[in-house]
Amino acid sequence: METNSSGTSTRPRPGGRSARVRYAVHRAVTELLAEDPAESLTIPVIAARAGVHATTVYRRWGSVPELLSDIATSRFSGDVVVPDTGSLRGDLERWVGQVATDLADPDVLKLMRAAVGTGPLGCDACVADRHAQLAAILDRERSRGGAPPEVERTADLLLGPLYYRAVFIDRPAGPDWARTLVAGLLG
Amino acid sequence: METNSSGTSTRPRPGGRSARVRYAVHRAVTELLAEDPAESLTIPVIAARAGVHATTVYRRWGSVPELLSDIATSRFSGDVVVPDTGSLRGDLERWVGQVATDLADPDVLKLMRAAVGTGPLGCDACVADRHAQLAAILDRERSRGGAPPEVERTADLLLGPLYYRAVFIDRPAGPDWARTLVAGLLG
DNA sequence: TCCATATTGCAGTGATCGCTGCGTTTGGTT
DNA sequence: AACCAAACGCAGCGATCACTGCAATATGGA
Repeated sequence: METNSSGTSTRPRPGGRSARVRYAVHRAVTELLAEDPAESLTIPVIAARAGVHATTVYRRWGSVPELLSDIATSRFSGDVVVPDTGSLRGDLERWVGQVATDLADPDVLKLMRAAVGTGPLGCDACVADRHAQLAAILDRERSRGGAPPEVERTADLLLGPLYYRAVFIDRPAGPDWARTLVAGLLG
Repeated sequence: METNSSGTSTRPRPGGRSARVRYAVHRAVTELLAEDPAESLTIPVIAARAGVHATTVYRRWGSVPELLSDIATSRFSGDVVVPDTGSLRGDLERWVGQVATDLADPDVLKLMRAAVGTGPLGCDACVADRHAQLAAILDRERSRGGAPPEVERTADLLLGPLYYRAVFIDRPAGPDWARTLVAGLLG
């Protein structure tokens, strides 16, 4: 689909240097967020920390909100493996435990709060992949012949308490406590 | 204990004009947040909208995060009346419904996301009074002779899904749906 | 009414931000 | 190896920001 039909096209170039710059900028934002959360996260500061010129950041990302959304998307993708324990309850318990462990990292919390502050796009970047994983788990149960609850309801009752505790109460839940949420969902 | 023991003291002056300025600034921030969420919410812009000089805002609040925390605190205090229906279930159902209705306002969501983005203080400002209300409801049940669940657990299972849906999914729950959460808590 | 002072308005300064041409370097193709 | 376009570095511009003395005004009590 991305292959150009015309002779002259804009070929993206995900090669060596671009990837290096991208990683350096992501790392710089994470570090700055971890050091001083209340600091004014601005593009010149980010670029200086990353050892990259600010122009590059302006051209590739445009603004801090878009940059944060990009970071959140890549940070919250592929960090949790969808388990396959043979039963829906086992899958959900293990998965919720992983999510809780991930949420216990203070740096993750800071990134998430910053992303939320940029608006709906940043919020969606934090949970989009989680919902995809949940859908995969529920689909597998459905292929087993089971009748799992809806994705929305499952996310509300599992992810809701987890994210609420982490973001608003600033006291992330432990993996074992998180597993008890599954009992509340499946009865 | 704010009463001065010495003759010369710094008496706060919450009188007419100060209150007017405070209200104007709060209103200005709310308006700006509602108009363009991605806009750079800066103090000169806020002051201009409020018809107040920027110096005043710098002196009274110091920074945008502190201002947002103050606004969130006053916005999320006293907007919900703690009900007394005679039973714990009734109290919780009515209260959760009120919270859900409040969360359905898009402007409230924008304020909350902005406050979250400023760090733990802003987050706490959004939920502190909610927890106080919840504690009052549970205390009343305890005075009736009942054995209600803990405040923390109640907040996790009721406020968690509500806030998660509103903030992250951008699809606030209806009051009637919110009431079903009480069934999941009390069994 | 009148006074002490808390609070606001005003003008100005250094610093930083966001952004834009232009030349250089790198990556992928032929 | 040679070529071309994409991505990056560089220098500089206008605009805005955060902040600070000093003067003026409003507020609450005597």
